[in-house]
Amino acid sequence: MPALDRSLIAGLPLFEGVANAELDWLLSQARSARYAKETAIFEQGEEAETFYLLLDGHIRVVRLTPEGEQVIARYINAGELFGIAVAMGLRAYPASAIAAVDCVALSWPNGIWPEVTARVPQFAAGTYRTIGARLQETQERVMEMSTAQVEQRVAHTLLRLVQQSGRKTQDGIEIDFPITRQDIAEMTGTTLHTVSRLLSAWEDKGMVRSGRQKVIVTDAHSLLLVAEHRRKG
Amino acid sequence: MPALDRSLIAGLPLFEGVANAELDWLLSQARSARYAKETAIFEQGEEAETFYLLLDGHIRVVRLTPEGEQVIARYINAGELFGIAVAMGLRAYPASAIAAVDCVALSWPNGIWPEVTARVPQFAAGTYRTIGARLQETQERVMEMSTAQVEQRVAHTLLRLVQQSGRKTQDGIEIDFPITRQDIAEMTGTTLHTVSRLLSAWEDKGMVRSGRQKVIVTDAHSLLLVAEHRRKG
DNA sequence: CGTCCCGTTGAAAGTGGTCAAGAAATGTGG
DNA sequence: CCACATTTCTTGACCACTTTCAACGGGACG
Repeated sequence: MPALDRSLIAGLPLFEGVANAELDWLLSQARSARYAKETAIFEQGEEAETFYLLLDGHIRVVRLTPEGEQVIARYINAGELFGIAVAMGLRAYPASAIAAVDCVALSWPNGIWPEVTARVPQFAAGTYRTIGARLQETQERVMEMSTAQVEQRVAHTLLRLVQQSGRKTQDGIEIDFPITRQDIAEMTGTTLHTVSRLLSAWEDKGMVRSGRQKVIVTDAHSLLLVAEHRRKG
Repeated sequence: MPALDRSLIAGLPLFEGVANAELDWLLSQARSARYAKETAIFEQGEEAETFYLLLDGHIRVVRLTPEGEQVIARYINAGELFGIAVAMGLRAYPASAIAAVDCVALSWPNGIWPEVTARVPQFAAGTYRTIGARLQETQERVMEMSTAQVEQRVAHTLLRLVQQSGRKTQDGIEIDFPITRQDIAEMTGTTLHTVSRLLSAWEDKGMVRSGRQKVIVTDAHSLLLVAEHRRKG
C-alpha cells in the first residue's frame, strides 16, 4: 500500500494548526478502506477498536431500540469523524455506521489515541469539539421533539439535510445521497406515511420536488416558514 | 478563605487515580460558593468563563427554545461536573443551570483548562467521559421520544430520577428534590395535565405516592413494566 | 417480465393536547 | 394567627394531529 498523501486531510477544519510532520505521522498510522453502499462499517454493540475519518461519501448512523425499532442518529459527511467511541471512554460502539453511498474512510486503531492526544493535541481538541457539537445537536433535537409538531420537525430536518449535505441542481438543492421516506421518518420520530403526505403537500405547493429516494428543496424560504412558524405552508 | 480540604473531592469517580499533589493543586485553583434554591448559577447564552463541580445539592439544567418554551436537559447530582462548555470548545453556555435546592459548588476559571489537561490528565479524561456519557443519554432520550408513548416515557423518566437521585423512605424511594408536574412534563415532552393524570392513575394502583413537588415510587417493578412493555399498569 | 422495494392515498381509530374550572397546599402581610 | 394571594395539582369534555390499517401504483433490477 502506498503512503497516504497529506493532501487527503490537510485543509480539513479538524486538522487546522497541525504541522505537516504530525499530519504525516497520523497518515502513517492510518489505514484507508472503501465501503460499498449499504454495508456496515461497524455495528452497534460491537467492541470499539477503531476510529474513523470519512474521506468521501455519506454515512448513516443508526441506533436500534431494545424493541427493534430504528432511529437515525445522524448522517456523517466527508471530512467528519465517526466511530470515536474511544474519545468518549466507551468500550463498544453505541450505534451502527452504514454507508449510504460508496464510501472511503481512514481508520486508526484506538490504541494510539493516547499518543494522538499527546502528539497532536489540536486534533484531539477538534475531536472533543466534534463530540461537544454533537451533544448540542442532539439536545436541540430533544427540544424540537418536545415542543414542535411533526410538520415543523420534518421541515427543519429537510433544511438541515440540504444545508449539511446539499448539492445545487437547476431545480434547487438536492440531498446528496439516497434517502427514503422511512429514513426521514426515523430522523423525526414519525411514520413514513406522514412524511409521504407532507412531501406530497409541499410538492403541490412547489416547495420541494421528490421522488424515489430523492428530495430536492426548491423553496427553502417557504419551508423555513413552515419549520419555524405555526401553519403557513 | 481557608484552603479547601482534599476530602471534598477525593473519592469521587472523577478523581480516581489523581495523586494528592494534583488534587491539592486543583483545590488551590478552585473557588467554593453557595447558591440559594431556585437561583441561576449561569444562564443560557452567557459567555462561559467558569466550569463547576457540584459538591452538594441538585441542579436543573434548562434550555429555552426560540419560542420561549422550556425543556429540562438534565438534573445534576452531587459529585458531577456542570457548565463544562470549555471542554466542548463552546464560547457560551448552551443552557441555564438553576439550583433545585440550596447548593454548594466548586468552580474553576476556564483559563486554566489547558493546564488542567496537562497536569491532571485523568481528570480531563473523566470530563470527556462525562460529556460522552451525556451524549449517550441524550441519544437515548431521542430514541425514546421517537418510539415510545408518553406513558412509557414518563414512567422511564421517574425510574431514572429515583435511580440517580432517589432517597429511601419508609414508603419507597423518593426523588430527593422538589419536582413539579410541569418539571416532569418538560423532561418528557408532554404537558403537566398528562403527567398529573398519569400520576393519579398510578397512585390509584399503588405504584407511586405523590404530592406537591414530591414523588415517591412505591412499586418500581410495576412501573418498569409500564415503562418497557405496552400497557400493563 | 416478474418481483421487490418504495411511494401514495383514503378511511378509521386513538393518543394526548387544549380549554376550562376548581380544589388544595404554601407563602405573605396585616 | 388569620385572610388572601399565589402556586401547584386535579379532572372533565372536546377535538386535532398522527398513527394505524388497507390497498394500490409504479419504478428498478435481476
